[in-house]
Amino acid sequence: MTEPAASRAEQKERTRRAILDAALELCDDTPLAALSLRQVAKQVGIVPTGFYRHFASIEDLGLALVQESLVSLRAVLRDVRQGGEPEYRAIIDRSVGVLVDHVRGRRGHFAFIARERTAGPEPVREAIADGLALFEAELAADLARLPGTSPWSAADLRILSNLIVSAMVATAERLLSVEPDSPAETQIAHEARTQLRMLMVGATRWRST
Amino acid sequence: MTEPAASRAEQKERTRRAILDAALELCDDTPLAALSLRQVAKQVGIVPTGFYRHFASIEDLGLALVQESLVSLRAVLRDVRQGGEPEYRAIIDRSVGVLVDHVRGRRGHFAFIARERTAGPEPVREAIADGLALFEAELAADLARLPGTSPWSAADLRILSNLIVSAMVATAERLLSVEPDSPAETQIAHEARTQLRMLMVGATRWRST
DNA sequence: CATTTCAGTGAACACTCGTACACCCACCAG
DNA sequence: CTGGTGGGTGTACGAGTGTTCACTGAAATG
Repeated sequence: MTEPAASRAEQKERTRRAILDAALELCDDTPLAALSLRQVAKQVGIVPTGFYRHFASIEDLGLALVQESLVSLRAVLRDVRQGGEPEYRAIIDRSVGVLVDHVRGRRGHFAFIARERTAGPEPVREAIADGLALFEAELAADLARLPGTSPWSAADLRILSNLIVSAMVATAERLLSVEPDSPAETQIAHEARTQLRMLMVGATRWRST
Repeated sequence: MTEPAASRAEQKERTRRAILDAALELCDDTPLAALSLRQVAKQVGIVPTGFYRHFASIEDLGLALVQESLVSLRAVLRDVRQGGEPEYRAIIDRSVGVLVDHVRGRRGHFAFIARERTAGPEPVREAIADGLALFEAELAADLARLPGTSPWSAADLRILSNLIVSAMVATAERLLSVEPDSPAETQIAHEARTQLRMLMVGATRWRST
């Protein structure tokens, strides 16, 4: 069916991808825990038992989806970083823009994280929490490099990062609930920028005790 | 089994409560969508078909649980309000204390909201979103009554409220992930107070454009 | 007292579920 | 060319699912 020979390993990888994609699609309006191996298999076009050649269980599949989705998350930070403006306003505008773009482009991944972060099986929740904690730590490190953060203690920087990450998660969730490219999306982006600015006004006036 | 006569209506209400409680308990580590009518019935001690005398479906049960849980949510705002201190610091300390107490006392309800807010069936998600929006609006009204908010536009007050609610939801989620009365819980409460203070420093310096 | 109402019962239905097992046969290494 | 590896198949199983229907018997009604 596929043009060239398709070596064994290639074909296996292809099927694995199909399973991941199918699961993400089926998960779109249902939590992972309510997903059945047979549904996934049917969607992929393989027989139920074939599933086991790739994953030991649905939960295993979930962990693989987490890893994939966390890559999309990290890409946000990466893209934010590759703009070197030292100006708060510019950084904020850029960051929100990047977030909107990534949510648009990897809707499934962000929706998966948002859902399974609270509703997933324990190992899945843990993996997502770890990913977000890493994100938070890196954000704190970035903030420490910014001008004007010298009076901040390391602990306070972490607490601020936690707050910013929470706000970003909330923004991503709101973005997921509206149509891409809709006026509502623009509105959410605008409000997110305002919120970050409010936060930064507070941050620049803050003095750690 | 129960001491007095137990009028028909009373007994029905009792069973209804048992169903709600059983569902909340079974939901503790699994989303509503992965809950089966038969599991609930077994836990309650009635036959599966008996379930239909009280709810038309699991989703219906979910909506009832949302209503109940939102009462617990509203109680937070009510208890915060019944302290008249006009001082930011005192208001913040009090608010976080109230939140911690309520999450401790109604763990199941808060966990249910946190989980189904993103993972529930569409009508359930919608009901929770409406409840949180109401909470946000009332918070904005409260903030408008506080001294020093005169330079704030109504829109900016709403945006600030949204940010505070997001932070509070995130705090509640963190509280749910640790033991009640543990050092970790104290730590989270401390960080939440700091975050609100950071926010308020920003808020008092803000000028709406 | 006769009648109606209705929460809870119990059997039966037509599914879907995860998983075990034996089986193919195209690929790749020897 | 040959033998083994391993994706993918097909069948079968026991367990669990939502929902139907006719039912019982005690409380409520009049």
